[in-house]
Amino acid sequence: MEGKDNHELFACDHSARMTGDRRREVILETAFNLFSKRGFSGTTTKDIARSAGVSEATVFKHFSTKDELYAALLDVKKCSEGHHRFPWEENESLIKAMNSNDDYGVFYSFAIRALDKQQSDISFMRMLFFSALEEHEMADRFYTEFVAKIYDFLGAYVKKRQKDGAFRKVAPKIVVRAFLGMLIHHSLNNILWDKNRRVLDISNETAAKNFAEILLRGITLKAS
Amino acid sequence: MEGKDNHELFACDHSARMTGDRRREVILETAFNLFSKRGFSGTTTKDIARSAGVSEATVFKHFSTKDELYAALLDVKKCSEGHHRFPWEENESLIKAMNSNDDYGVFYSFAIRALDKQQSDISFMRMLFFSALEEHEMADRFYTEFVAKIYDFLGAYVKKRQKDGAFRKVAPKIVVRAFLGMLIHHSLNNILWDKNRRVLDISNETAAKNFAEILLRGITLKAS
DNA sequence: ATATGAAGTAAGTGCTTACTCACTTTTGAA
DNA sequence: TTCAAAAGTGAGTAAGCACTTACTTCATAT
Repeated sequence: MEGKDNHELFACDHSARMTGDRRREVILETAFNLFSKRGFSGTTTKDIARSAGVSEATVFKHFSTKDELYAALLDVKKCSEGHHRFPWEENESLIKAMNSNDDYGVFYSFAIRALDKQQSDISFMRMLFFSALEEHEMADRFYTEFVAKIYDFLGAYVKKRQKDGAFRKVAPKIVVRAFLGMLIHHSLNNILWDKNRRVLDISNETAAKNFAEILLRGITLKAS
Repeated sequence: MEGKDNHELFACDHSARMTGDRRREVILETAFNLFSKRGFSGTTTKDIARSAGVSEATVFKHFSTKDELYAALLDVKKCSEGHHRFPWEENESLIKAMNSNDDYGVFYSFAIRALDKQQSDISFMRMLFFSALEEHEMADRFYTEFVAKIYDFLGAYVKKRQKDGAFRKVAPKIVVRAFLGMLIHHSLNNILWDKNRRVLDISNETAAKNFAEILLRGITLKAS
């Protein structure tokens, strides 16, 4: 027993026939795992079929081409897995910190939420990078619909606090880029290069705390 | 006679017969461009041959397998293109700044050198990411032989300045990760997602200046 | 001049790829 | 119970893949 095949994870009887929609989901989830591991051109439809526990013909009954399967995957992953949710939605401590001008709270809450999410969805991160390198449209759409909004949101907060006289004058987008850089680069290190944490082994809490502190001290106007 | 002379002047005349070594170089360079654009499995040996202006058989006369070609590529790129040179070698302003404890100079010089290099060698950056995702050994080797050394080098400077009482107590490696995060993430944005600089359009000088300032203020102990 | 060996290739090889088709099995509403 | 529609597949196909073979072309040392 390989036990690795995806269909077994879904508590489904091999012999049982599924509804079309259910089978579709299983194939999509299986394909997602493979694409995120090996990229688009590194994954074959035969692999997908085998891992999903169906024949290749069944895969093509649900998705007329490999490209269509990939596209459907991007839609599902973008809409269904909480990635359309912005890091400030359902993040009460962030909202609360913002309303009370608790700058550290803002950056810490944002950071810990982002790091946790990235760590819990390594496949999605890998897929994002693969699609960016392979120049699939997903990368563009994700960037304009999701990342760009984060720049607006955090940037607006920075601008507000600059008006309050709390932050010094730095282009807000540069501040956001610096902060996202710390967070995303740290996750990327953990996912791609330093998997066994030889260079740096810290918890997400420690990372969030230190990054938030560095950024905050980096942009606050010290009252003297 | 005169016509023959012209042929010899153009090193890239595909119809002319080359020495084995020269042809090898041409094939390697061509393969590098294609692999960096489409990844390993997305590039065919036929493509490489066509782009290099030779037959597929010639490619296999020089490299017995596609994998061997890829491996040779990694060696060449690692050794010949200055990537084995660390950002502090041949960077006088960085060394000078370090010796005179000019903290801003240190981080600014490091940053501008890194950003310029990354921008001038987009193909190498793409290749690095492809090989990390595809889990080729290059990623590992590059990280342990190059990146880890940067952590040691910059980390040592931070530690020294902490002992001097100039920097506050933060784990030096976290400081390095934060700074490299800003730099690499910024380059990555420019290369992969925000190619036409819609979200943020700044010069390398501006980026280096702002990132260095943010980091430095983030870790200095303000004398009061 | 000519022999030698390296540079270079046309035309394959067998295998893999994405995708199709003719067909069987199962489901559920009437 | 009946049966149309849906789920599912074995056995393909043509094109594409990495790689090979048997051969030609050409520079150069003798």
